[in-house]
Amino acid sequence: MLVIRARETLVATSVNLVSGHMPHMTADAPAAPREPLLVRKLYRHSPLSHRDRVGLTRALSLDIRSVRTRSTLGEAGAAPRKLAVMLEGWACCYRLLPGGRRQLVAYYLPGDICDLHTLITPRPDTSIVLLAGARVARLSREAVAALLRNHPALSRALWWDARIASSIEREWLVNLARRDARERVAHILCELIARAETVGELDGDSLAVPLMQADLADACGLTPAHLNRVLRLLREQGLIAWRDRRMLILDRSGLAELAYFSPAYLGLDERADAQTGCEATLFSPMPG
Amino acid sequence: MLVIRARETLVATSVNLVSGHMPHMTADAPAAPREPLLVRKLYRHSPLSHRDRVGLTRALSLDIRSVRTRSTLGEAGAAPRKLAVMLEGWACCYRLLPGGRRQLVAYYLPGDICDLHTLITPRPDTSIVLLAGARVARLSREAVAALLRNHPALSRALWWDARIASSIEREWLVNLARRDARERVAHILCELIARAETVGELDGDSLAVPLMQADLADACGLTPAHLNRVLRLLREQGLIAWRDRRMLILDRSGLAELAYFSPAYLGLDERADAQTGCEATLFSPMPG
DNA sequence: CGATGGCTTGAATCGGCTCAAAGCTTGTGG
DNA sequence: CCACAAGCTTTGAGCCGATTCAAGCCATCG
Repeated sequence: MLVIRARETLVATSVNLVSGHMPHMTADAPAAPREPLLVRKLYRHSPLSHRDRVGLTRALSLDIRSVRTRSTLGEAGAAPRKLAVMLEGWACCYRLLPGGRRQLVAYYLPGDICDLHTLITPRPDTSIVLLAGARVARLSREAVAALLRNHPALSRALWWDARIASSIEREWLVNLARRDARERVAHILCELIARAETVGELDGDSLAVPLMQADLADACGLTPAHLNRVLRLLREQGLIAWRDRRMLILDRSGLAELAYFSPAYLGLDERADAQTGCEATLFSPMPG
Repeated sequence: MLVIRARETLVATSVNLVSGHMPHMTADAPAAPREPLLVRKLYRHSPLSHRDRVGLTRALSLDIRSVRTRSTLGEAGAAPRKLAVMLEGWACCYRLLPGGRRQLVAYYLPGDICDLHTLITPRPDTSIVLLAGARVARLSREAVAALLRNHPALSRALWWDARIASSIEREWLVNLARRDARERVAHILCELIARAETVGELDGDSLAVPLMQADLADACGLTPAHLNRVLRLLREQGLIAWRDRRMLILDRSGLAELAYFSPAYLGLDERADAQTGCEATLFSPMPG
């Protein structure tokens, strides 16, 4: 059974990830002015020296934009974009199809890189839009190239990040193809809860969700009307509730059980060097 | 409109990719004993020296297995796998869900790497199975690490390959979520045709498809019964036909039009260094 | 020759869609 | 401070596409 049994499992995860005990983050590194969430995330999963972290932090501080809700970070069909990194707020990435159909392919939360592959894509066919007033750091390709040159360890960290992003997209694929509406919605909600938790956005049992129902529907491959009915079901089953723009998580394990949600694919507790013997050198650019 | 207008478009592509005119593949490199399709594909899209190609070719020749149909290349939940590279035959990668549901997430054709990310995944949740008697080259993690150490240019080539694989999976996601059964099936068929063409598996207007209908159904997120009905529709519309185990492509542009198929996401005519100025050094491991 | 496994088809059912109208909020201007 | 508008949410009725389950068909192989 892939089902998580009880709330404690996830809470334990969160304690480990959010509130401190990072295995190799000892007192030696008080870090730069304020380490962006991305830096902390990468460091948590992949070995980076203090110098690497400072370098990345600096690079991320050069071009920061506070952007308003519903503004765009990149249009389909345009030239290759700068790389965007979420500092605050949520965003999503979507494809438009003929007939006005829209499908989200990813949500981006603070600390996420917006579609790393976009950097080497000649003409992206996706658009990225901000879902709530957000702050974003942007990196030009030149900046990324320089970073990788000066901080080879970042290459492996980015491979790790790309793998997790890819793994999430694969989960969505399976979710869309083989689960019914209720499972689908519950699954996405579980994922958002877990991801929000690791970046400290979960406030007790409630979460500010800056999505319209249409945004959720387009992620779940449903019509807004049907998504609304599904949400009502989940409400009536006592799994969730809504107040203001917040989702109240009444029965997290029930939600996970309904969706067959298992957070392994999010890679929350992975350590890049611990898991596999040779990986440490795998995509490391420098010989040795 | 994303629709391709006429057959000529695709045929032109194929001439460029298959039968020779590779921009930087001049007479200087007669290549090793027999360059595997993977090497040719990477070289076509990403600059590799003669030495790089020979090195990769050698590495791919060390552990070759001829495996019989329906045998497995890796089970879900097992330890991280060796990296498998398709030499001949087709394979697929799938997820199993509770209730006996199965969903394919990728087809692998000759020249494809089977789930590159699997190499750094602690416990893959997917299984890979061969669809037709196939030959596969396997690389241990150590072998990959050594390759990357000795041939830094491979790192960029693999980034490219991972991006395309990821782009295909994204297309599947959208396909499953937002197209109806007919479009979905037509789309996957178009993709298989295009990919088979670039590796020389397309014989005029027919293609040997080593799939059972259940394999197609599980890729399209349909039941075998309904997939069967959809195939009949496509047959009745004069788009395709079947003889022996071969698909006859009667109206390729009609099929593409029905599916809104645009092959851009396959990256067939991309050149890694041509498209974007700085990419040449982007993920290149060596300084400079 | 029968057995097996995949293909094909039918009838009934159900989940999710479409379209439309009615509630709610939120923000804006009088 | 109220009134109105715009946009999001909620709900209903009817429909359609895909599923389920079952049976019959057709190749292939022992």
